[in-house]
Amino acid sequence: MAGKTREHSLPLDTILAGDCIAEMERLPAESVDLVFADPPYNLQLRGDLHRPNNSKVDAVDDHWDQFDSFAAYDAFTRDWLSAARRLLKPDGAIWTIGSYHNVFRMGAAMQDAGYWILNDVVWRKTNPMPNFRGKRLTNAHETLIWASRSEKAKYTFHYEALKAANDGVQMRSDWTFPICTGHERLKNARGEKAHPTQKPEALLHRILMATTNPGDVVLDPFFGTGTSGAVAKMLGRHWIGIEREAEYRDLAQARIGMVRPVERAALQVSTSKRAEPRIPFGTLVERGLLRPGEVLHSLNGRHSAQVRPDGTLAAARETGSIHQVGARLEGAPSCNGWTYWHFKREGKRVPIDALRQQIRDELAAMR
Amino acid sequence: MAGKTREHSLPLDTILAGDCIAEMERLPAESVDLVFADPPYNLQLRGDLHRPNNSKVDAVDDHWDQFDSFAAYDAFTRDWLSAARRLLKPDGAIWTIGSYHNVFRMGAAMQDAGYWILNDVVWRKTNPMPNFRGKRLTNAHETLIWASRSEKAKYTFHYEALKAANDGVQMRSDWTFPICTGHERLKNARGEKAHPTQKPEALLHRILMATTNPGDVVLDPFFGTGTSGAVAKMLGRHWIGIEREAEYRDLAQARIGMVRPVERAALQVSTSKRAEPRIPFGTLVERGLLRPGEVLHSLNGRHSAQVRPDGTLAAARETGSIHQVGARLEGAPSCNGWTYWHFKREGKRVPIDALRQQIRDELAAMR
DNA sequence: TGCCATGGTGAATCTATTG
DNA sequence: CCAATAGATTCACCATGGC
Repeated sequence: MAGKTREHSLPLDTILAGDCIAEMERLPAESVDLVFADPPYNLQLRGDLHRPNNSKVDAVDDHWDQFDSFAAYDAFTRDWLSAARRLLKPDGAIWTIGSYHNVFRMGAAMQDAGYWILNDVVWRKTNPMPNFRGKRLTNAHETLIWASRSEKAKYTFHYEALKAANDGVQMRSDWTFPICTGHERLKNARGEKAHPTQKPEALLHRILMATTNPGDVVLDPFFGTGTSGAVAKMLGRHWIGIEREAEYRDLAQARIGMVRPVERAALQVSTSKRAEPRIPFGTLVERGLLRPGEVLHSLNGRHSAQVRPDGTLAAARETGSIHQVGARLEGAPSCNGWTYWHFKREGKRVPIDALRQQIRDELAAMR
Repeated sequence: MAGKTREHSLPLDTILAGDCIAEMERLPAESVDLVFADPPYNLQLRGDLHRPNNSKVDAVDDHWDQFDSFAAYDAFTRDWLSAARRLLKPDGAIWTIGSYHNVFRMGAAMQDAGYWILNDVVWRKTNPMPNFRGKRLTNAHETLIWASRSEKAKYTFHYEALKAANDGVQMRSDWTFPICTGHERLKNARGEKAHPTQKPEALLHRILMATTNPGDVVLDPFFGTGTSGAVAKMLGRHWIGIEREAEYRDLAQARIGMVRPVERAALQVSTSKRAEPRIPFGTLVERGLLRPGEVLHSLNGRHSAQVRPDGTLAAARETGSIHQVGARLEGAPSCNGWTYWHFKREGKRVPIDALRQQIRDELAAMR
């Protein structure tokens, strides 16, 4: 049993050979932005894994034998989830994928390890394998779990980009993709499919586009034939793969070598207003876009207030920020003053947000 | 603390008042064919949530959904799963439903308890509540787990009936239904929604039609307003509900009292292979647009046939798809059942194609 | 009667920054 | 650490009411 060796620096854009837990333990803590993990779930649950206590159990009862196997799988799952969590930056996140054979145990282990589930996502397969015996439903989906390192983490999520990719409505938790077939499906030297569970690149594309930024580091502890690495490289993200099987490593290395990264400028995605620089309302007054004493009107026309020199508003009985006065006048818990208050220009009512945008445009032109 | 009393005989078609674990422990072992369980999800909501228009979301903050820790929730889950398993006949099965908050723990506990998972099923909601803050994906599905009492169980599964209800192709593991709204949603005396998590009858219809037989006993330990009981009664299954809250029990009792069971002859489902219907007529039945047992009339008024729960028709001497029965009755080589068969609404004869169009519109709206 | 505008609501782990 | 405040954010469906 090898002792834990000194942590080495981050081996970006490489495939590490070996057991994923041992390899992860050698990497520096808090160095990875995203973990993508597609762990084995077709494990023979009959002694293939080491048992936690190494004891031999007489298989006299199926139930207990099964429980023993579950315990071994759970121990394995706890170990790799724990090692991965150590590597994640405080605001990092993880995606895992599985089927009903393992995903419930894995999800529970994620919660127990301190991960904070953000969504479970269903991958609906357009072309699943039928159930040949007609004894169950066609198993037409797999389940992904998206979780942040902790409840407090400020995870990356490109909401607007996903919404744009979905014809302008929020992306849902069910995603429809075909399974990996045709040219995308890697073959080995014998012409057979190289890996039994190769994931479609479209799935990784959506995951990496939505929950990482260009330049981020993506770690895949069950690299297989390197789908996550190939998509990460294409999208300008760094990747690290860990894989035990030499044949998979070789295929992945060759595959990723063929990938041509997208131009850096083409990696831009839609952003929300939250990403824009903050402009205090007072700036509008300072710059003379609004005059002190000028009267603003509410969206519904029922209220009005006067601009004061310090960037506060004065209504009949309320005084404060554009948001505070709007909220109090409406009896609402909160109010976005930028879209609530309007001023008049050439007879038309214009939201003060237009003036903020004007300043933002000027700032952007200066850069 | 009451001791465990003598097991009493099976109280068919009644609602038991009390804690589900205690009540289940008093019922005789191996007496139930199917358990349907919609347990508390253990949502861990932090603060209030408002919609962009400042209205407040009516959250599930009921006391019955509060647990102190994962450990407390797990203990509760283990206990009721164990009590339910004792009640199941050796070939019995269970359906559970949950969201990412609880379903992983629940699924793992099911495996640990000795249940054998047959499928996980995704209920895709056509009209989920959006994510108002744009911080996550729209949580647009819930997960069901279908499991037999043990690996060896010869569970009930009406493969052909489901296939018939699904356009002649195998039923998949992702099911699409709207959430429970409108007239189906029970209101309390104050005109508010009676229960925060009422499930759609269409969901229970598919479950009971596919995995029980007429006359079977269906136990629901978290009965709520009795959706499972109402559908069980309609489909000629026996039901037993357990519910702690008197208000829910009263509403469920009244609701189930209104249910008119389908004629026994109308409960027959397909058991042999037949030609693939080109249209999923069964969807109309699942969604309650047509009742099993309802009589359809031919275009020329000379023939009639009864709707069966799996979307086939039964005429005097003919049985099969809407197209087959129409063709045979007319002595024609073929027949478009969609335009041939009519139902009555408010005295008018309407082609069933109008109902198909209604569903198509819904599907088109969700792309 | 129909059509359209308006308003309500659903199992929700739903913010970020400054002081 | 907490408190205060800025300010960003929604889809499908159903019920109601006006014209």
